Amino acid sequence: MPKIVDHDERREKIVEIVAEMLATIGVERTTIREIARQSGYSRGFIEHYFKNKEELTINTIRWVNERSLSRVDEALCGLSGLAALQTFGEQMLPVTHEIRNEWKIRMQFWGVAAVSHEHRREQARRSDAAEKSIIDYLEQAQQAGEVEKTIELLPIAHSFLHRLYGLACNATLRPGYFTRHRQMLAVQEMMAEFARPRSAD
Amino acid sequence: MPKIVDHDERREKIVEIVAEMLATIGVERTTIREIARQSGYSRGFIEHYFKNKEELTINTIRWVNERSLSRVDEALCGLSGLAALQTFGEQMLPVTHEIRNEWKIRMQFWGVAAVSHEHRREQARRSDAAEKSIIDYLEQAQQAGEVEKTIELLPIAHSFLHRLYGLACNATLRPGYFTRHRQMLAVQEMMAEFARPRSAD
Amino acid sequence: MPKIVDHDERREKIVEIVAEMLATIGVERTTIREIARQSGYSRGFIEHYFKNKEELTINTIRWVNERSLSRVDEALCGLSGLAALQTFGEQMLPVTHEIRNEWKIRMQFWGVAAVSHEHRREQARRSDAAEKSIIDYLEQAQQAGEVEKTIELLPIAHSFLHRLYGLACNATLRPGYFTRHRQMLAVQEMMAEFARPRSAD
Amino acid sequence: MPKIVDHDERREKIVEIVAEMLATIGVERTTIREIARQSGYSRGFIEHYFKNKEELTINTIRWVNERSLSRVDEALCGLSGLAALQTFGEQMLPVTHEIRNEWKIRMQFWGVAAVSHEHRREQARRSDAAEKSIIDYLEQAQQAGEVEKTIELLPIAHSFLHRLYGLACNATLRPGYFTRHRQMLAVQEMMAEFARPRSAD
DNA sequence: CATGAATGAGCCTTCATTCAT
DNA sequence: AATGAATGAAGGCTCATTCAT
Repeated sequence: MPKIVDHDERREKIVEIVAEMLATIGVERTTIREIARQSGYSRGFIEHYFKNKEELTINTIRWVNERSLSRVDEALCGLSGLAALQTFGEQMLPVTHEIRNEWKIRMQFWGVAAVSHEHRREQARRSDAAEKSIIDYLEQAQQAGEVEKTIELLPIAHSFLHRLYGLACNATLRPGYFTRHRQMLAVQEMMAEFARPRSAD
Repeated sequence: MPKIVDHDERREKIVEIVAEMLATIGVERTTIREIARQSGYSRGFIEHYFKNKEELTINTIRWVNERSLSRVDEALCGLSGLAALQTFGEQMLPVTHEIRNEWKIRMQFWGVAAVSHEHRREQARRSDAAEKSIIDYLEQAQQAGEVEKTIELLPIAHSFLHRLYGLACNATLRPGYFTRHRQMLAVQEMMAEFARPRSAD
Repeated sequence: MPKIVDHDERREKIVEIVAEMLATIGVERTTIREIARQSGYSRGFIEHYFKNKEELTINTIRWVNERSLSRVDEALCGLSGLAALQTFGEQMLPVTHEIRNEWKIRMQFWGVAAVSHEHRREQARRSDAAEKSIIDYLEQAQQAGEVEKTIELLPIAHSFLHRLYGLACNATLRPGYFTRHRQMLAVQEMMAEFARPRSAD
Repeated sequence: MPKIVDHDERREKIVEIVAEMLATIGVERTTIREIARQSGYSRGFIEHYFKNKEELTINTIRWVNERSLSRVDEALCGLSGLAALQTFGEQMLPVTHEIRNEWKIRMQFWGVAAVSHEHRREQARRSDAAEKSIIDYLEQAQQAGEVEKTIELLPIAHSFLHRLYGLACNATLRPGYFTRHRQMLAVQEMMAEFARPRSAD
């Protein structure tokens, strides 16, 4: 009987280490040698589970995005409408070590995505999913009367999405300036926009 | 006497080529050898003007940011207040080949900036300058009565900045979706926020 | 399990080739590429066993000095006093291909040693060890009555050491002049000094 | 009228700088770039006076040896026999900064000489000249009755030469041990050998 | 005379990858 | 399943040298 190993589990373990390295030392210095060194696995072992570095890389970014989704989902349990939207924002912004790392990793690959179709698709998928979620919450909010029914959702969904991305990005570039507190205030501002009376009539 | 060449001019010419390559094939594949190949210059030639790759790289990103500033400045000539702000937004968003490349290059280095202090400082500087400009225009707008005097500028300046960055970033990741037209509409929306009567009184 | 190789053995095999090259074509032309070419190994192979060229180099000079010591030790077996000293001299002088190469290699690094602390220490160690050996043999000779007990050993030990080094050095620079025969005669002369009645008074 | 420049003077000036560099940073780091930097001359200037690096190098070692000879000659003025020999030894041993540098430079090239015919010839020439001088002084000493007439000069000349080279070499490798004082004592010992009654029988 | 622009060979090193065991 | 030995491509960089001016 051959030893039974849980492939997926091992793959995930490796991916987790790679994610940490990507966020800490960057994609350039995250070499297979270095992964092997830090994980304690052998080089061959790693390539036994990922046929090459590209596959390892793409799996890592995918894993990060999935984990991000899971975390948001978990925090959302039961919520809907504006409450959900606010939680969504709070769970996406880089206010914890984990989320900061997520954005760092994402940003590692935005550069690649800018010039590589495959990476762009992966990154676009995450952005697209976020957009869809936002619209969902806004629709719920409309249903619940939290947001005016006549309002067109796509523009304000985009506004929310972009402020989220822009803040996350700038908070990563200027961590001393965009503190956790300031980010939370920004979410408040973002929410205020929906609550605000849309017209004077 | 040897041929006299304008060093700065030469440096700029090289930097221009590097910028194009960064936006086209990405930072990873932009090797000195490849730069030499594409530019027709020899490897030694490039080293003659930049003592190492890091210097070449940092000069390129700096040049890109400076060119970006110049373009905005030029377009702004004479404008102030909300008109200036709108032009600023239009000149910053990736709606032309040149500006798209600028963001691609910026994004190339966000990943580096996420893990490298020096690059972070350089990128943060650009973001900070943008923020300051936005605040300036908003102050002018207040002076001119375009924007209510009682309103606090920093939050709405941040809102503008983040929407700009978020849109630019997403437009780069999803170019088919965030078309030039949609970006321009987004700017309109961003401006509408300031123009909108803030209260019903 | 991968092929198990004896690392030390491999390292020694490489070092042996490098030693031969150092003695033949000199340190300047002994590049890793050339080593790879002459040994039939790949560049990566060499790097697999030595993390960089400096380590390879320092190991080679150390190996040469150790082999030199071993050879002398072996030839000395059982000998002591003046007989040991004479054998020591004969085993150190560049009268065989192997010993000639040893001196050539040593001389390759004297230049480096002259301006580099680390290399100087390594070279000084060999010289110091030789001096100590010489003194040992002379003490034995005194015990055995071959050399007067009243004589101060350090000066004559130095004399022996310097004549050895000077002859080895000149024999390397003027191989046609300082033939094997002449070197052996020189050893005789060196020995005669001790045997000679120091005074009649 | 073209500017009249003294070629030889300029060549010597360059050579002097190169000599200093060879003794300080070693042959490996003495690149033409670095020479140009330290001398203030341009790279082209240097190669205007020396057709390539090899020529510059060989001229430098030759210049060093000539300067060494001059210094000895000057110190010898009027002396002959054993007095001359002693002065010769004192003027050759690395007891001053200048002479230390001379030996350092010589040793830089012994490694090259070991594997290069041309350099070997140059170095051999210096050694040969030293040997001849020593013999001359010894012959004078014999004429003057300072040294027994029956004694064969070649062996004791060689002894003197080798002790000189060996001491110089070891003093360069172990400068802390072979101090100026110890070197001078060593010369005394070397001289004592000639003065010593060769036999009591 | 003298400069320094420009070249390209060659160096050490790192790396992803293959493969026998 | 897992290892690590071995490879060779490619990277950044330094250098001696040539040559137009």
